[in-house]
Amino acid sequence: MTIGVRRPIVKDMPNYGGSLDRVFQALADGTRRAMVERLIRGPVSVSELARPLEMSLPAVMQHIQVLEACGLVRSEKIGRVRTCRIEPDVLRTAEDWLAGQRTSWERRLDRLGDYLLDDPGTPEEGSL
Amino acid sequence: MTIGVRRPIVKDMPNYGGSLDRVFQALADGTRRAMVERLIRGPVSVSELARPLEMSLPAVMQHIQVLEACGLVRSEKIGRVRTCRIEPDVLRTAEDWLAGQRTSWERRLDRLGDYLLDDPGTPEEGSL
DNA sequence: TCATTGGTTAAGGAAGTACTTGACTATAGG
DNA sequence: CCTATAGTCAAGTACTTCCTTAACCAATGA
Repeated sequence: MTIGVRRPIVKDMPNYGGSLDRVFQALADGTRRAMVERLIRGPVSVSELARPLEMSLPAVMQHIQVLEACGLVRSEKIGRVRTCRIEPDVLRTAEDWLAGQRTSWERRLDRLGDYLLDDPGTPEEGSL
Repeated sequence: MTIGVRRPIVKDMPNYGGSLDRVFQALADGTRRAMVERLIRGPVSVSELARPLEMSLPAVMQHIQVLEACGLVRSEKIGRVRTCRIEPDVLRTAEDWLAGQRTSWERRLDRLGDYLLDDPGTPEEGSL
């Protein structure tokens, strides 16, 4: 269940410590998304988190570990119960990346629209 | 490189055909995110996509297949060159899920604030 | 005190992921 | 026609992921 670190993907370009890798990877599992949805409504214990899920407790623990490893969740043990709470900032990181792509896309569409409307010159596709 | 379909995660609850699984899984890889970032700027051929990446062409093809399998990218072959373009709607699907979580979180915080400010009654944590 | 509840650890296995190399097909251009 | 370019297919491999079972420990609470 560990998530490894890989070498840089694109030549001469940092990859933000692969944190987006870990966050998206964490969210790529329906069980973990269900946990996030539950945690968004408020902190809960491990067994509370586990109750609606059709799997063993250790499996649930491993999912929690993945969520904690990417900073999406924090937990604290008091007595014998471990209470998990969500860390919304990390969720935001992922949302920001997505939003960034969308706005780039939208700006590109705008430029493309302007070009089609009022300039009969011949700039290349790649420059748009 | 195939992405399988699993059984329902939470009892008696549909999982939207696992499409979020596939999208987040696709985005969990830095190479594929780099491809998305490139594609957002405009359609490109496979080898164009491959150029900045330090891996073999077949590897690049496999990443493209993952992106196509979740609907994030479409491609069309004309002559001997395959041109890939992004499908922004699917990107939006992921963004929407994230945004939904954030707004749930924010609404919960509001309710919590109201409660702390003006009601000395005793509603339970879970009801907030 | 002693069973129960809540959680944890360790080990193992089936399936999935991210590459590789090598061989191969199909255009495009001279 | 012939070579280079662009892409594809198949197989193999190292590693990761998701889950299991079988112990096990540590706080409750009767």
